Amino acid sequence: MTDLSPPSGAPRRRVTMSAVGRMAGVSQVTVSRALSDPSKVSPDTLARIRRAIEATGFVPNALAGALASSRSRLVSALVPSITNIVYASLLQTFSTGMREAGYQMLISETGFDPAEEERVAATHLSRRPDAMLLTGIHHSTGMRRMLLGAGIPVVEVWDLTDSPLDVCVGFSHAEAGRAVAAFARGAGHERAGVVSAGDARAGRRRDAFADAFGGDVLRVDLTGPATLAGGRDGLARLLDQGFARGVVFCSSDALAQGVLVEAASRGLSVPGDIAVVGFGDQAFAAHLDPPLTTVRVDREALGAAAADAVTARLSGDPVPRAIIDVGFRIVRRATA
Amino acid sequence: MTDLSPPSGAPRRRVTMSAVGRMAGVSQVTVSRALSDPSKVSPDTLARIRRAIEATGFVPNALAGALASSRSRLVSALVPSITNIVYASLLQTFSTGMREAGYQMLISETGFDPAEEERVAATHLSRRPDAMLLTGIHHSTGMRRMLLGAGIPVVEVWDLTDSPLDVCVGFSHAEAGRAVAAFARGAGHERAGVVSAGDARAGRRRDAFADAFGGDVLRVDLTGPATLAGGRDGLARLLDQGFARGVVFCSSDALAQGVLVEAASRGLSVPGDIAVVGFGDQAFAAHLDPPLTTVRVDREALGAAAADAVTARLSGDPVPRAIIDVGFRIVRRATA
DNA sequence: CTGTTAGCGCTTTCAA
DNA sequence: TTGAAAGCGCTAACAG
Repeated sequence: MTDLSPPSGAPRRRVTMSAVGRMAGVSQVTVSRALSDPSKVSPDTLARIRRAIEATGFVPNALAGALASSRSRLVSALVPSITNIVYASLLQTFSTGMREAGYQMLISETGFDPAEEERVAATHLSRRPDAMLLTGIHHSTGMRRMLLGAGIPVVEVWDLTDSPLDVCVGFSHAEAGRAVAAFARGAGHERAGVVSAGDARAGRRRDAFADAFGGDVLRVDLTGPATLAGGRDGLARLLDQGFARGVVFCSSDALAQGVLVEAASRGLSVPGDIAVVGFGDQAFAAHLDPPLTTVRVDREALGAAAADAVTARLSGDPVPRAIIDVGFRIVRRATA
Repeated sequence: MTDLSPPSGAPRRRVTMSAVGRMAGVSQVTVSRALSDPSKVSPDTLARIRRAIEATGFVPNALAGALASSRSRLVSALVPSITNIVYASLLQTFSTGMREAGYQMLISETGFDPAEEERVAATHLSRRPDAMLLTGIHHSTGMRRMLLGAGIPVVEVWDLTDSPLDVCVGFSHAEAGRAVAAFARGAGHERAGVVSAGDARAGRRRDAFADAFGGDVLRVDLTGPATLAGGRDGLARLLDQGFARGVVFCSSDALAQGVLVEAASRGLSVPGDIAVVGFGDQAFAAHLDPPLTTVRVDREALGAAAADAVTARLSGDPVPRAIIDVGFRIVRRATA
């Protein structure tokens, strides 16, 4: 085992720009220039500096750089949960876009809790990120104040509002709920049930769905993350409540899959006895048996649009639109 | 829309410790002390400082703090993919542990590529993280050099080696493959197939399985991430190769689920015609129909153990063991 | 309990 | 094309 631990033996002196400069026979500033804009340094000097960097294994200190320039090249991202595929894939495309522009990501979870969001944001802001990505449009007032004080671009994603903090990229959850209701009515369903996880945006879809569908829509509200097990349980409870045939709108594909599994194990036919509509169009949805009808949101486009908006703000370009609606689409397959 | 964009109008001066001190009638250092160790400041002064902080909305500059103290309270984490539940849940528990110890996470993807890992590590190290988490045990020599130069604790997770860079938390993939082979033989299977995704560790499980199972084991190697669709395709290709009955070992539960779906849609009985063993014991595995037999790795324990090891190193405590085997367990359910 | 003095390792500005 | 000087906003000694 190679010992990498810190406080053992002589304090390993980190290589600085001055050391590199000394070795290359130039001053520290010249090294700095060689790194930030090689064209401002003579080819010969550049070569010597490069050699010195190679020889010493110099790694520039971005903390010092950020402090001096007051640009950290750091972007903060706050998501409810990193294990939820919805937010993970959003982070993936967003961070890919930001990395291409030379930014690194500081990532934290907020657990769907505005108070926690505020605490986490404070620690993130202390790192002086150049921009921040927030999930959702509901933030504590303390949070809004801090953001205002930070004076950095902020992008709110995964939802839409008329009054974003800065830029906002998402879609209307209420509209999505209504669209599913119209779709279900159009397919001739007279009865409906909803199984949803305990997440505010899912709740908005559920309410809009119930409202638009009319009649009495049975509801099962799950707590915690949306899982296959939750979906099985959800259908069971719907059935207990007297739900016999009709359409079940689930707040995620994982839940919908659970409904499918439970239906199969009870010998109920889909979509004959019960029809199912999911949400998210995850990779597996199209390959279930029967293939799942669901609501598709282009998460990749969403992350990319967020990255574009942020980089535009960062480079001072005017951002074309402050409110970007990426929309959604009902993908009709076989379960409804 | 509240304008948060940066270069508009007067340069919004950020509040500093000096400004807070001036307002509270003390020097800048006293403010620093009030923040880092309130007990070293008189109650009265503390109150005035707190008031000033509140009034100004002061957010300390951690970049300056880190530069001065050469401790960044930042931990770098490099994972192959953030959308893969395996790594996401690992990150979740690890970062929870680190946050409790006062550290923030710099997270990047390496895409299963050592060269990319090295590039990303270099940019991370420029932020002077206090520690680093790496996925896997295979790193480029450049990478090892950089790590050595950085002189920070490093934890390699999700695999095991006799010669870790520093600390290592994981389990033996080869042993897991052999264990599944023994299990399958014990269940009386004479023929076996393997469906695996293009990931080095999955490959090691596959090879060890094939080796230990003996006879000729049919293989389907998928490229890209492990998906349900890949599993369906995998079984189809196994069948095309003449596989008729026997056990199919999949490199992930998602793949196994695809095999299950494909089997059902072809009217093959499970485990009668084909038996299936997954890997990972994801949340849905127990709730599939039939419930999936799979290999369970305690990812939460893994992340927590990694966080414990790192915080121990960071606080100078001797780390009890440098190599921590969290093991695995075959969870026998109904598919095999 | 509080203040003074030195940096941390860079970028920026101004000169040469 | 290069360098000198002056910070960026904090922490770490050391005094008092």
